[in-house]
Amino acid sequence: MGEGQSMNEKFYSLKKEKQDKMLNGAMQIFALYGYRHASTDEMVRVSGVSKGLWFHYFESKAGLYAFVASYGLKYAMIELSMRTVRQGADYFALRYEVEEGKMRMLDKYPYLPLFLDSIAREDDEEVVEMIKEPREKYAEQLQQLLLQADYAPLKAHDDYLLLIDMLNYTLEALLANGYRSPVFSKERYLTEVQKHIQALKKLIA
Amino acid sequence: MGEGQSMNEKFYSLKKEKQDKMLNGAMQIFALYGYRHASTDEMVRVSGVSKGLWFHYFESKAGLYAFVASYGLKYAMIELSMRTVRQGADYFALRYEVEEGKMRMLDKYPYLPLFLDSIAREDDEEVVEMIKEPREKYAEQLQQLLLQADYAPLKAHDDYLLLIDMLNYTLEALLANGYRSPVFSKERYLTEVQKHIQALKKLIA
Amino acid sequence: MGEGQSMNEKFYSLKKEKQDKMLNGAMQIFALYGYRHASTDEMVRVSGVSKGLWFHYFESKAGLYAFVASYGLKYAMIELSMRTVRQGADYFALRYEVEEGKMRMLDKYPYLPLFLDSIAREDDEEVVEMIKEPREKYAEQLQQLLLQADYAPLKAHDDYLLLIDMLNYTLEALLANGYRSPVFSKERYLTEVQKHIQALKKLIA
Amino acid sequence: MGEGQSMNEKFYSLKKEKQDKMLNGAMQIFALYGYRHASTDEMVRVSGVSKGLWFHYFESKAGLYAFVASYGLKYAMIELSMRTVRQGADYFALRYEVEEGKMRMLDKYPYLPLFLDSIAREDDEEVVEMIKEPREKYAEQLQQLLLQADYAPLKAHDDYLLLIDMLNYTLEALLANGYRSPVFSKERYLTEVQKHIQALKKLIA
DNA sequence: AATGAATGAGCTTTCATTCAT
DNA sequence: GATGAATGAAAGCTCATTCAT
Repeated sequence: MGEGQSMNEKFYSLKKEKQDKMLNGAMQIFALYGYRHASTDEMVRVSGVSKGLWFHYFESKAGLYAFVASYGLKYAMIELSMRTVRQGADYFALRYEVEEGKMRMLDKYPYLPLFLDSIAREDDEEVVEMIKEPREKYAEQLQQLLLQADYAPLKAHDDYLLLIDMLNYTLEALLANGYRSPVFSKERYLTEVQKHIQALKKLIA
Repeated sequence: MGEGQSMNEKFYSLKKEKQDKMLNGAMQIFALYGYRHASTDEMVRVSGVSKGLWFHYFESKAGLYAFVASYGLKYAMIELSMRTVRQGADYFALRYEVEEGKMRMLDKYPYLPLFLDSIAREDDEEVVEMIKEPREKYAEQLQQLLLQADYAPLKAHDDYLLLIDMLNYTLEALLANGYRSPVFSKERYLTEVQKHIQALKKLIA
Repeated sequence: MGEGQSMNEKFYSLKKEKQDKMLNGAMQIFALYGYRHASTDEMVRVSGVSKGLWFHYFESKAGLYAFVASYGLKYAMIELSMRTVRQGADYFALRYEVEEGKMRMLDKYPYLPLFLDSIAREDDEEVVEMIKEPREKYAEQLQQLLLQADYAPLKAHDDYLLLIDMLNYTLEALLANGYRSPVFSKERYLTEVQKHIQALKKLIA
Repeated sequence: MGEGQSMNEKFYSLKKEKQDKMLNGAMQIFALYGYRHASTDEMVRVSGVSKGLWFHYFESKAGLYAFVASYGLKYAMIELSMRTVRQGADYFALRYEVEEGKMRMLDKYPYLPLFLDSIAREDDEEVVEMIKEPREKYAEQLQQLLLQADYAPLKAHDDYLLLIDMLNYTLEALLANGYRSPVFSKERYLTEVQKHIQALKKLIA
């Protein structure tokens, strides 16, 4: 009655199917255009959910962004935490598994992987503060996961941190490329990822 | 097209100084926000050139985009063509020189390097067709230039094309990072570029 | 109207307590903001009664307004009729008693006095016709009541009708002032009323 | 260029005729419905000036309100200051002259008198602070003007302040009544004002 | 009876574009 | 050539009203 129940809880009491329609609509438009240029009308169009309802559950576009970003990041963290990583695994294998994990998200949230990258780049001052914490948590968890790997082979190279940078930039670019085609193909993406990872691994070994 | 004097020629009869004020204003806003989210009002603000004039020379925002993109690509091609490349140069040295060339553009058109990358990624259907040709020409010229290099050391690796991809993605990411700081520092950028290039080169050699 | 049971009767079969929660919510918001600017959401908030129920009993905001206005006016008329007025009472004493009567309503319907005045001023064409009849009836009953007074002292002044106008405008303004403070104080209001009435009475005597 | 010129100055460089069309449109709608419920669309309708232009000159509805309120209050103060008041004038004559002054404004700004009263009552927190100063200044000037009068006859009555209150409440109510008819009649209004003032004056003398 | 999810028209505000000067 | 006033469609958001449960 009145207070007592947060906006978010209200949203969670919707039918799961509708929740996901809305989440996917928001993720898609936010991922493609960023916070500022994402239009609620376009979310209405792709989700089939009326404009009024978006604002019934989320006070504002900024509030919606904060919620969906936080939701997506949490979902990704759960996905990450489901991989039981053997201490000392091969770095490149681990990195590939992370990408595999992203592909597993696609079934439920087709734009989530792209959205995650766009969150990382988001710098609109209206929302940047609201997503700071979950964004950092996700980055840290990803960091922790990769630190389980055996860095010995990498550390043989003075510049291994630069090489890791390069790999990260590359994978992000490959993902964005994948979304440029009419329909995202998991297989194609993972093949590309594997090829690039192996190319680098071979050099290092 | 059809009239006695094309839009472009009319624009070129403006004072060079004003031309550049407009070009820079457009490049900056287009580079930062992409075609769709770029606001003409913001170009007016940063350039100090009145709104009416923009539409006097360029019939629409799309026409403006096509012109500025084409102009920027041509300018970059001229810059590229001014490097007299010794056949058989080191690939990595050549790649670095290309980045140096971008830095030379900065004096006249501070946002041109960023704009070039944003053109490559632009996919708004309203303008994508209009910039197709110059965009491809630029890509091709860049390609031709780099083909002057001696690929022998690279070709020792089956995956050398993938490695080149990775380098390109990396340099693009570094450039975007550079623009994220309040003022773009040529020196810092070139240092970063050099470090990453050398890291890769060492692996290959 | 036409159906077996009128809207109103349905409403009256609710628990008295809930009826009053709704009536008070509506009176408060209508009194404070007028018909047009009154928001149903705000009534939901202050009353704690769900949105659907409001429209279950009252087909529209206009219907609700008509009902609550009519209800409030009737309630006020009953309150008025409970004063057994001695024929030939002092006009000013009678006028004061009317205000005392309003204060008695406050216990059950805290915003009713303010609402009554706002009804008198309401001119939104969507509802003005619907409340015409009860509004006039109330005005007339009030008129009748005051006509019981001994007008002889007043009639010594040619302009006594104008003086009565002035008193009415004044009392209405004092009431509105009373509602502007965080909590309406009956005592303070009646003191103010008394002071103004006496000031006028002294002049006339 | 750019800054240097305030919004207001921009507005003042419009043709006087158009300025007044906009001022009158805003005054009318604000006066009739108050800040909150006044709709810019309605101003567009009554003024014939396009929606975009309102926001070209006034950053927001609140900014518009602040400007128009301030403008109206200033205009009224100039009108007030044009009356050269003989020290020791009859209070009631002076009070009447003030109302005459309001009627003189009607030619240029038909809703200004009503707007002035609505400004005095405005309590929307979004604008109340913005109009605080001019509102107080106007009240004070009006006060100063009336203090020129000879209060001796009034002061014979202990309660003369209450009587002045009553007169003020009355005149405000009469003005509002005047605006309720389809067309405001200066003559009728001033006649009513005169009658009420005289009624009170006679009592006091 | 009772709830609150759902809708779309309407509101304030922005923005590409036109036009008079 | 140059300005910026002027426009209306569309954006984010509110609100009376409907409807499934």
